[in-house]
Amino acid sequence: MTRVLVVDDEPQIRRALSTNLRARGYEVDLAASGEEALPLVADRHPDVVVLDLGLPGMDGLEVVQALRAWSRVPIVVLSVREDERDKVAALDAGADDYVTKPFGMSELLARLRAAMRRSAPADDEPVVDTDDFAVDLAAKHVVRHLPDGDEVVHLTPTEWQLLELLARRRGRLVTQAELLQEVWGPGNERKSDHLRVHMAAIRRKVEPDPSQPRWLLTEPGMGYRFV
Amino acid sequence: MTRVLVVDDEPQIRRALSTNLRARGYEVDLAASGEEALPLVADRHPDVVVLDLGLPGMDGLEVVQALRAWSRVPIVVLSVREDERDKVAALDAGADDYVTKPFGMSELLARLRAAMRRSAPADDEPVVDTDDFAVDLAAKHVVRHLPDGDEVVHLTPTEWQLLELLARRRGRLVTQAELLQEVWGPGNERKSDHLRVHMAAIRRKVEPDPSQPRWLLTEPGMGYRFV
DNA sequence: GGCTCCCGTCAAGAAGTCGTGAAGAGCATC
DNA sequence: GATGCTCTTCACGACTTCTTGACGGGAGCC
Repeated sequence: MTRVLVVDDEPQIRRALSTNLRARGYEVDLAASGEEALPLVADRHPDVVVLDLGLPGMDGLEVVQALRAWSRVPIVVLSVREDERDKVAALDAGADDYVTKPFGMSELLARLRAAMRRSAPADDEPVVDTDDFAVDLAAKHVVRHLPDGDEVVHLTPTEWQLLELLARRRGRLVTQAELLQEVWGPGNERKSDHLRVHMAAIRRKVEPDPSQPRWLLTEPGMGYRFV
Repeated sequence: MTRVLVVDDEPQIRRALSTNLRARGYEVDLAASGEEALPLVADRHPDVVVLDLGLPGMDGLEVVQALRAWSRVPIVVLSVREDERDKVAALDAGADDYVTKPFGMSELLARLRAAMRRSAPADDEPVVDTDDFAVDLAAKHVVRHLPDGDEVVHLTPTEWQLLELLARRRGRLVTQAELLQEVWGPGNERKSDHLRVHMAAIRRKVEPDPSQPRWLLTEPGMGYRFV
């Protein structure tokens, strides 16, 4: 769930933004001042902050500076001020975008998406771990768990493609036709000889007892399954 | 040196932007169309792209899409179009900001700074150290640890780009296609000859025994890995 | 038992990839 | 125009990977 913190002193703007954002599936926190907003960022860890520049008490610009002292959360500034100096000051203080009121809701939403997309953590890092070995899909390598510590296993391109496919769909049966088509391209769905040879090679490298596979199971007549 | 690529079909806008940016110490490349711009991004690796939406031939939106297919360079879109749908389309295609003409130069510059600041690595470790050499990603140089003290190693631009990519993703396998695309631009994913030659050059300069690489490993058929 | 089908194993040759040296082109500088 | 640096391109041997065919075991069926 994506969380948005809206900071604005005008209740009707808060209400309008909150309604629109919730309707699009965002979770919304509201603050009426900078003093309210700062602890909310710390507690709720929003994915993006929408910040009105004209706040009573602590000014919007000060809020940006206070946030940037310790947080990298994307900040989209709203303001009625057209003056370029305000825009430059807010952006240079660390704001990510500056939208002038009145603004269209669809534009604001697009700018929020853009701000969040940029800050999105590069990649999730899926590692499929078993008692005997671990498949690191990001690093594209396999480590084998041995009594005397881990050991990196070298896989050939074909072996890796097969293991990756099975690991990504672990628990599910992957048919021979699917594997052949993914690895050897369309038109090779009949060459199950290849599959047997390469699956055997993978098992030799990662299974504790290759002749009695524990993780890479054969489903006769159908395909293979990684459990 | 910060490099900016300006893409606009109107010569006077190109001139105005170029003058202003150069006066502020940026290095500026110019393109009058999307077709000109794409290879320039591949060759020159700008830190940010300023892109006019109303281009003859290839439309600005198509340029955004084409760039985002392989590059994460920040894109600031310029446009006379006020229509919200244009803004939403450009931002959702992967643009980082959308500035409507006419615009103030100081605002544009602030938005460029904001776009570049966000894309800055902000990375954890700017120096990757091994027993035999250290790669300083911030200073962009390599020092080799020798028995009689350290020695600065001179790398050519291509060599540095390759080593930097591998160092930033150390431990992970980087495929040939990724390396070729990052360094030589899209469309060069098949020219693995280059890769072999330049990797050999890097190894000659940083590996203790280039014929038996200890840090820059080859994964046959897949790519390279910095461990 | 005999037969068929599917699978795992093995080995040898084919096919592809990598590292290396060297030659030449392109380009900036002097 | 000469020089030095860099990148590209090519050819070769060494090496890795893939393909292919043969063989044998086990399950199911007649």
